Amino acid sequence: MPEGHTIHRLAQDYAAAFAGAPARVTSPQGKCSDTAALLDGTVLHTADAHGKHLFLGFRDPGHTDWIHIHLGLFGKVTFGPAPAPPPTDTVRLRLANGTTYVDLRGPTTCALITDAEKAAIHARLGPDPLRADADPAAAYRRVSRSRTTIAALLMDQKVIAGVGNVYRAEVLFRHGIDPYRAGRDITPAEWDAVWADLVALMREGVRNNRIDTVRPEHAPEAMGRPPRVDDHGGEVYVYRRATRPCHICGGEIRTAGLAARNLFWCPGCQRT
DNA sequence: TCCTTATGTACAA
DNA sequence: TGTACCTAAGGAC
Repeated sequence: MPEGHTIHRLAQDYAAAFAGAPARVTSPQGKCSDTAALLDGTVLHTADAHGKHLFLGFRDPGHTDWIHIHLGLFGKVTFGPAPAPPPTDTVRLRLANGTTYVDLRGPTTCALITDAEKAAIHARLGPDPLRADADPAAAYRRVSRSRTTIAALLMDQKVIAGVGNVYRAEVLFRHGIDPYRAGRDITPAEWDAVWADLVALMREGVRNNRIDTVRPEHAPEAMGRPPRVDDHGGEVYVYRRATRPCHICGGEIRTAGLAARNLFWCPGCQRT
């Protein structure tokens, strides 16, 4: 399930498995049949990611046909070895070659777009901590001029691309920042630290294909607690830990709705 | 078997 | 602010 690290990892994995040789492209579910028919038998030459948007580039550099994929909340991608099993009726898009197949289910978006349309998507997204071209100062310009809470700003893909509900909660905890503080009250030093932390955390997320945010000194073993992995597969401080004790201060983790999502934080540790 | 929930976003009112 | 959209897993019965 997708925050930016998932999408960047998928770009790597699609390219590793399919770049350079023709692939069978099908849409068993039918909702992507036109795209599949057009690209079937063509060659994937590159894959790109910006925030939570994935782009698969077919045909020639210069006039690429891109498949634009956004997983939304429910989308999933599964890779497996050839031969591909018969697809279930929810498979929106399948790529297959002699060694690997990959199935896409439940995406919000799976559409064929041009270079110009792809450029327009990049233009409306904020800097992505996982991209080499990212400019954290551009994000800070928006944050520092906004009365909106930092919790909402971190989820705004126009401000910063790729952060989702888990990284938002965890990075604010790691920096002791109250999620309800206004963006304009975040200092340059705080933003620099948050950005650098996101770069490191999300890179590790790409490597491990999961979100881990707990520092080594707070790991269960180091704290004398039993080993544990949180429900969603990673080690975290506050995400989905409402009413349970904070690993650091022992106080109760709180949750509240903010912009239609569940926010999690520790009032004891996040005082400023 | 039904109900809830989920790492997301867009659009209507 | 609310609702629609897409899927699957887990828990309550």
